[in-house]
Amino acid sequence: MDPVLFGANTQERIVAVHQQQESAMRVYSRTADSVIWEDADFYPFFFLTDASLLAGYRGKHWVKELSGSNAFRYLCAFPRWNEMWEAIRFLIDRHNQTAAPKIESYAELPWLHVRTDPVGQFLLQSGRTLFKGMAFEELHRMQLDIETYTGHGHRFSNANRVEDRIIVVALSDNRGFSRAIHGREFAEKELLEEVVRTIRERDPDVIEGHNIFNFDLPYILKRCELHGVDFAVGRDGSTFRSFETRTAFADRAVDVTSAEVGGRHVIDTWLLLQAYDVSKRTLESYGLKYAAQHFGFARQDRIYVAGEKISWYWDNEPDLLIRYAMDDVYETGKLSELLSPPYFYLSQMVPMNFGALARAGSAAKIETLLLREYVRQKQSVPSPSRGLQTTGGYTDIFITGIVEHVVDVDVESLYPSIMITDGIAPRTESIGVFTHLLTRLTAMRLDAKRAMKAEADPANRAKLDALQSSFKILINSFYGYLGYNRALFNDIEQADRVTMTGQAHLRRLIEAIGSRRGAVIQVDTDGIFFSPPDTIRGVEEKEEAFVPLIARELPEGIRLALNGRYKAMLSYKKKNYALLGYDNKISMKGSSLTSRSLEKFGRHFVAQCIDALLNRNIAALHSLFVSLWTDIAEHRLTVADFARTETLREGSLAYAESLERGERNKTASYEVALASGLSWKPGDRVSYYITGSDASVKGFENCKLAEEWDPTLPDENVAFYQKRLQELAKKFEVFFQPQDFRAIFSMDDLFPFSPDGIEILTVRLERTAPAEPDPDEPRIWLEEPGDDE
DNA sequence: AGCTGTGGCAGGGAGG
DNA sequence: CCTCCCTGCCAC
Repeated sequence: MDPVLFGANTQERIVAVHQQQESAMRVYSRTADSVIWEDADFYPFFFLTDASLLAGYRGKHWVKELSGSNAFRYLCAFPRWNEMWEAIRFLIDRHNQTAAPKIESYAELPWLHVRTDPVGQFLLQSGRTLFKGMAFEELHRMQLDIETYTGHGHRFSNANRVEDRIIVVALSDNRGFSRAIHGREFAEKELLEEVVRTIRERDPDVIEGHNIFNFDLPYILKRCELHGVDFAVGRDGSTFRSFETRTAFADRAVDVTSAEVGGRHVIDTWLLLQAYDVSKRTLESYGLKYAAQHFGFARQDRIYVAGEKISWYWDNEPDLLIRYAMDDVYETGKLSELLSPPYFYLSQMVPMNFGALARAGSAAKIETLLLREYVRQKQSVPSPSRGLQTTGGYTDIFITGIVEHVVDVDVESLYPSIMITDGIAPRTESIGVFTHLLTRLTAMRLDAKRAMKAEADPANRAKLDALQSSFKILINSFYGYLGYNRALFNDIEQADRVTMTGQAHLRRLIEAIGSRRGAVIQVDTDGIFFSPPDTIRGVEEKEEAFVPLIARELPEGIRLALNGRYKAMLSYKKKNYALLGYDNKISMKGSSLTSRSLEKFGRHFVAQCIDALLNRNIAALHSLFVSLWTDIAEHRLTVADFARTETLREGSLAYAESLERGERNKTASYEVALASGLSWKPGDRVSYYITGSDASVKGFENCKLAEEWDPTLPDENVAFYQKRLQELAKKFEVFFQPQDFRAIFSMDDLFPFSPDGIEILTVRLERTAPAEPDPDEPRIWLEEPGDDE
């Protein structure tokens, strides 16, 4: 096993590490038949740029000068945690007492670098990792879910609503145990104590829940506090330690009240689900019930209870409510089985504990791997450099309209491959760990994938799949790490080198396709949609053989793969298109076609129009438009159809302040949330609709919560929604001659609508780069000359 | 304390 | 009308 990747101490099976007090550390190791704990033997430390900063510090400490020429050249170690905190306080007082405003956080000191998470630092320094050599199935995982009694409906679950009480705690584990502890048998205080007893008796390694961090755990802890119950479910009898954290998922950040407990790991499947969706982008919601349906493990007889009906069920049908809670824990277990194994296997490599790994961002994972090796080799560590990346992926569009017989090729792992073949690494990374890790991870991933394909046993296959996807998580983060402003080992110039090289590869491929009489439709970063030369178009074997032909333009180590073949493609704009498969399935991509913030009627309308276009059914376009127009006019749509659902990314305070400073304008979604008097937190979603009678009303002055809509007195703004429909129809303007477009998308039925003679335009857009079209060449891909604006 | 990147489109509001 | 700017959402 590679020690750089897996750490030292390769035999030891550590189950968990826990910080017990400020100064104590417990390590829980597993023996053959039981779980034992032992004290840890290690020294807390931080890095300094200059050892003289600590001159005059009286407490016991050791200073080690590190090799290399990076910024942090000294490692200062201390006998206990308390002594390290004391030294940090000394540094702040001594070197910043005159600075105004006074520095309150050591994170702001450029000459000090300290990882203050004791567990993380222990793993980092000791070179140990968790669950070494274990299979996921060997984990003892327990699922938990609570139901609360509110007496009346509630919209946002709120752990601080102390007047609500817990009526059901459902528990299950992967060893056949399941039990509902509920308020028909216990008063709440006794109920909570029974939960503590049960968890300690079962003694699971992992506690799992869906949104357990932001709901179940804070709620339980709050109620325990009220009753004076010590929720001491830790292996050493300790209780939960909670702390606010922010987790970033692509472009949105989620605030989470994380919690840890001694000797166990907490896994929140709600977070895992969002991490999963960052790359997949297929989920409509992050709810447990939706996910269970989506992944296909919802039981046939599963009980569904709407959130606001829970109290009613408790009063009238308690057994059903209990079954509902048990169904929840069952689905939580299944969801975790699906999503958490890659993180479990990562915990055997990365010096973070399982629970922390499932919450951490990808840059943090890479950094701990680098840092562990730097500490082991006693090498100095660089400080982050600031900068802005100047380039990204290459995106372009060459043809709009409908193209028949389309091939999609993509460069496999474009950025990692470039980094490996060109040896791109941070210049400050002086001992070659970055490239070593990336190369080894890539090789191991390929091995795991190969082994998976050869494996017949489904259980082993699943394990290998989890293993290869844990490698993938890391591999894909190396490029992002380079450009991350707060990374110790960042290097913005090298990040630009990666993207520029990627752009060059793509342009070469585009040229290669064009010179062989193929027609490129759209390009995005590492993938190309094109129409193959007419001599091979639509013939599977020939199209497959075409791929290696153009791949010859790429350097050694950069591989091109056939990603898909399609019966037709509707190319709309950059990053916006729809595909019709040979199985007649349609998939749509792009914010202007599939955005979740589009009203439901709009999404449906766009999807139906695209279906009609791809199947060249012009008559259907017209009838879709006409029927929807009259449905709106006659109030035949319900609020679910025309409400808009948007995410509130800012809290109420941040929104108000932002308005105050004139940095943003009033927005309907926020105004509706404010007017309702509900409190919300960033990430909550709100549904609203537009009222009034004028199509040009200001949204923020004429909006109402979706739930306020009354079907007997529909007050939605008919003119506004009809205008919306027209705007949506405008998306399809580019596909028709102006007079045809007007005929299709209009209510004018002076003459009956006839699709005869209407053609769908396919337009080659004016381009200067990369390859100028030869005017003498026949434009084989053109179906209509079109008016190119 | 904890938070990978760039590129592109839509829609709304403010102001010319 | 139009342009600018901001936010939200999405592709990769």
